[in-house]
Amino acid sequence: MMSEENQYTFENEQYRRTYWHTCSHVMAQAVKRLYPDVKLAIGPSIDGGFYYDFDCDFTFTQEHLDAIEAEMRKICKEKLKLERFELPREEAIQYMEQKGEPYKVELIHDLPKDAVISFYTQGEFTDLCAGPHLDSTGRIKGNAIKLTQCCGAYWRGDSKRKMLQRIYAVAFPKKEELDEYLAKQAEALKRDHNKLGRELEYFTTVDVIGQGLPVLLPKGARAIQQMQRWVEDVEEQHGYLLTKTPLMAKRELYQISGHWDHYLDGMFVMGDPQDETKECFALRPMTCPFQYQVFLNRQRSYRDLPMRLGETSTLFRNEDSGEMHGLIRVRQFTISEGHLILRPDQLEDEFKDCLALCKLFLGTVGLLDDCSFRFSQWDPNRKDKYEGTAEQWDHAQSSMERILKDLQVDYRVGIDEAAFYGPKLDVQYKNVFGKEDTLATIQIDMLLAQKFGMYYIDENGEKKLPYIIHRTSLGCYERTLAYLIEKYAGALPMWMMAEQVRVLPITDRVHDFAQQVTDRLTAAGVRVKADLRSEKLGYKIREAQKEKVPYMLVVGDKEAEDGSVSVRTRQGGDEGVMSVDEFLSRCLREIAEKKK
RNA sequence: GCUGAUAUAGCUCAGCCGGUAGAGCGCAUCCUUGGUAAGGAUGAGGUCCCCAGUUCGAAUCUGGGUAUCAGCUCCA
Repeated sequence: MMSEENQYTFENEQYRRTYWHTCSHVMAQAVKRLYPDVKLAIGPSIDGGFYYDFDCDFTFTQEHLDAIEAEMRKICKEKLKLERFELPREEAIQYMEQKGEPYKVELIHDLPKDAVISFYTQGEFTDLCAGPHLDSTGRIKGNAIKLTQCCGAYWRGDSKRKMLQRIYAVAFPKKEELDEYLAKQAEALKRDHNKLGRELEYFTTVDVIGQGLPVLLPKGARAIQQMQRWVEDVEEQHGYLLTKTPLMAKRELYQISGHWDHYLDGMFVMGDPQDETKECFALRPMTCPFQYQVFLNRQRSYRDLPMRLGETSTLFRNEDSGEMHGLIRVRQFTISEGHLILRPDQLEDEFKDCLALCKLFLGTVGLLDDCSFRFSQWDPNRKDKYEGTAEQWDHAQSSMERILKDLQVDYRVGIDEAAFYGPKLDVQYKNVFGKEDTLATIQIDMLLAQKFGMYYIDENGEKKLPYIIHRTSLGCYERTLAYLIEKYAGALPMWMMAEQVRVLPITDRVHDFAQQVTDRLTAAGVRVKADLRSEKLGYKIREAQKEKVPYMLVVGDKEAEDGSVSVRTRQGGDEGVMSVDEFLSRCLREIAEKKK
């Protein structure tokens, strides 16, 4: 409940949205003043600001944007009143036709027959708009508006239609708030894994290898290996059976699963997919049809269920060339894959454990708090995209909805986000640019068992179709690593670091001692290196610090004499002198806790 | 895939009006043995993304590719 007095503050989302929406009208007005031939499309508020889409025969450059921003400030100073009026449908269409705004005409055409068609006027400018709006452009702080970027966007989000130019912007009630926002934004971008991950040598890409095929460098490979081992071990404790299945298969397998019909464009195919007379292989875009063969290996009893299959699984997806992004969107990646084959009565308990595992993993690495949940459903109007009948979908979705309610999962619904075989609970995460991707997923599938002839014999000796849960727990390792790099600004939790400790001898008189310390820690399972270069201590510390090495052990004559080390952490703290044993036990404790 | 921007040393970048390249960092060698975020000297390193075209002459101008980045679309 909002109290009366804070209803008109920026903290109130509705007010903020209204503020930004009015800003978008001011932007459109400024553009029309400067470039009258530009056609207007739409201009809503969004999570972090607002945008407006324009159609024009020239490209907006920085100079254009500066001019538009200046004109917007002028419009705010003019304190133009915003006035609403309505028109009947035909008049509304005529009005926008007269103004030469074809996109607005189309929008009105597509409104429901009984819709109220409203307009807002400010000064010489009028826009089709449902509102609401501020009462005057004078309420907007002109010097706290910033046009942030300009890029292409399809008219009505349809890739078959014209690409317009979208100008994104932010605005605040105070200049200081804008400055603060821009500073924060700049700070966030320093964490961009695609930059930082390369600088810190977690990964690289090579033109001749190809787009979306990152090379994991030793640091990145080690971090992922540590996560994989841990996930495999914990999943074993949760009753998962480890499998290792082939990375490719013949066309026939994908024809059974439905991938050939629904996903051929996304697969790397070897051979001519149309030529049925020749063998044709494809790299696997998902693990399901492979892992099902484990279940199918012999006849199964209800006593075998639930059968939980887990695999560290590498997948290949032929993404379009513009889709690749660092480690977040790639063409080859490895996920903590799992398929659970269940009796219907086991669905809820197993779903619950899948979610618990997922939360355990994401919580431990520190990403869970920033995750959100999306209940991804099918779109009944796009039946060609999905397998199965409406009844089957209703059944699967209502089962999932009931489970999510029981588990009190705070989710939002995503229509037309389902897999072709069933609904999903997607665990979503936003990167430093605010772009959201799926980190982990739990899916209910009541269709594929039948396609593969996966039956079990129930207690009455009858053949029954199982339900299947498709799930990941930590999700895609490359993507998780990317988010970890951004979350920790490269300073990953110690247990994943390729180099956990670096020994820094002050003079080469103590090289032997430094080597002894290194050997001692190595023997105890710590990943440690000695920096034996003839550089000054300050220089060695600076480098270790930049590389985010968790612990630096400074050793000089004093330490060599009494077998101690002077401990420094990457947080910049001097932890004082302690014996090698004392440091070692502290170190091992921290690694075992798997916590930063 | 679409729109736009960008592409110069290992990295970050400079290079005006067309006259075939420069800095800082890093790297190598030597000097320095220094106590908690940069010691000094010297040196090596470039097919200026690729292919055409204009020109006496192209890193620079034009056209066509390719790759990277942002956004859009897509993401089983």
